[in-house]
Amino acid sequence: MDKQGRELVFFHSGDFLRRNPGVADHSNDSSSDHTRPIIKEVDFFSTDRTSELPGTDQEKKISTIGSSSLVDSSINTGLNLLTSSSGISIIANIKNPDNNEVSFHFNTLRVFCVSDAINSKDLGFLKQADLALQLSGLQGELERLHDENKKLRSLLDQITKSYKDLQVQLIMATQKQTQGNRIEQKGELNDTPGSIMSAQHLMDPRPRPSVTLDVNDPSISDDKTQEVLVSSTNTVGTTSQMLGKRASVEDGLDQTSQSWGSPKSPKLEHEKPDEQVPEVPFRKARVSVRARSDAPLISDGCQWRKYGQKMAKGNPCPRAYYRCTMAVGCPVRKQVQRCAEDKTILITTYEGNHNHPLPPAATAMASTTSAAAAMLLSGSTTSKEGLSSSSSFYPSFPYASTMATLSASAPFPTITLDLTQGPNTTMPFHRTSPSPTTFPLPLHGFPQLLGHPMYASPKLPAIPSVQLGQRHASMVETVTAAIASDPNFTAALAAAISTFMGTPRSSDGANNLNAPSGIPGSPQLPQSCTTFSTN
DNA sequence: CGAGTTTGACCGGCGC
DNA sequence: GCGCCGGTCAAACTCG
Repeated sequence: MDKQGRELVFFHSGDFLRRNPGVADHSNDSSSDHTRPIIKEVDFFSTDRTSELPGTDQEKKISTIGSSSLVDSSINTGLNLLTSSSGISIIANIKNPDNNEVSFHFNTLRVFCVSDAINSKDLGFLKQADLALQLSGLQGELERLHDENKKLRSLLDQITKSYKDLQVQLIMATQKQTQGNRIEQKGELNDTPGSIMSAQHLMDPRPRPSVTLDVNDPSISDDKTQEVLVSSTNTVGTTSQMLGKRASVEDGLDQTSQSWGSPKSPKLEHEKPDEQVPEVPFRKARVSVRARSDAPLISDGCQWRKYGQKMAKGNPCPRAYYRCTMAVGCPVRKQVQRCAEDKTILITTYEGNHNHPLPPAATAMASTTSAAAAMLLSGSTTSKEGLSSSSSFYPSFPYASTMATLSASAPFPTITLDLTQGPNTTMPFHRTSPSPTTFPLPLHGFPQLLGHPMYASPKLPAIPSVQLGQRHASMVETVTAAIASDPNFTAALAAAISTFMGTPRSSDGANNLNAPSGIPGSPQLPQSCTTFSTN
């Protein structure tokens, strides 16, 4: 029967009119069912009516309605369209219990009818009934979407809040770890407040009411801290920019005087050594990127203008000086020089902050370098020993045990991201951290990366902030595991790093340049592990 | 002609 | 004080 699904149509018009199609009813109302000698059904929305046969899977859905299998779904769509006993049934298949995917089937609007109810008099009602049914269906769907939207919004809020909490906890945990190591090594307790402040200023150069944060103190307002961190990610650019802004502030907002190698800067350092000491590494930190490349420049997404070239002592290759030209007055500069020992290695050293929005590629680079800078600065000391023993300095760094060395070569501490190492570590960030509590390099200073939609992990668990405040250690473990296990994050991170190696373009500086011969055109992370090597 | 590059001069820090 | 060195400036030059 129901061939072509058309014969059905109606019914008992009077009965239909007495009932509100939008009102839920029960299909398993046997008392009403048995009054219908013949039940037919029509699918008003289905495009394939030939499949609408009694006893099919959809018919079984009807039978399940009465058993509340859908009603008991963990996802409440706010849809209450189960109206079958009246002869109308709108089915919303809400949840697939196996994979938790939510699917909706609103095209299955069934109308049970009494077969002998149709006569010509009712044809006018038929159209109205059709429209009414569609309207009610649409209203129901609208309601459902609205409810779903609310749920998603709530979920988003929760995730956002959790993310903010994670930022705070991550940074503070890193700081605390760093401080602990430093104190153990050097016993320089005087160093602590300045360093903590450094980390905070790293995240947000603005003045803030809360000077210190204790990760173990749940009483600290998450909201405040979150606000700080969020605003930091909302500033134009990245951590490195904030670094530079911080420097600019301390230089009297004279960005042009912010010079990484300028002789003026060391003068400032010497003028007020007591006051400036905690800030010096901050302003002077450099990030050097070593990469194998035949091109004169590596791609970092920014536009650069060469303003000088010098022959550096001990290196037959000249050193070129570039400044960013993406915006007037941008103080960011970089040096480019080939390694004396291996001329295939290009050493690019960055310092300064961009005072303008960055393209994604530039952001990736800036994020990475700023992360390195943050790492350097968060662990910087005034002594060479403190910097050189980074394996103890960053005991959790996956590669620290082999190659973690920071350079404090005077007068500017420099961290080198060595992208030239190890052919067997093509995708180092896909490695599993040896310890569940370890932080791969990028996490030390990548809140902006984590905050970036590209890096947002859909699998990141939403962790209530209460738990965060109480047990940040377990949170760290959880988050680390989640992030480390998330292929989206690792892939995105690898992609960001891989932007270091672009394809060659002209010498306008904005450009993707030749990928190193070792990684021809590879979209992956450059043939390396990101390591720290002596500069 | 404007933007970018080249290159020698210049400056300041630092070591001897 | 002098010279070395790293970094910057700016005029000349090149290129599209």
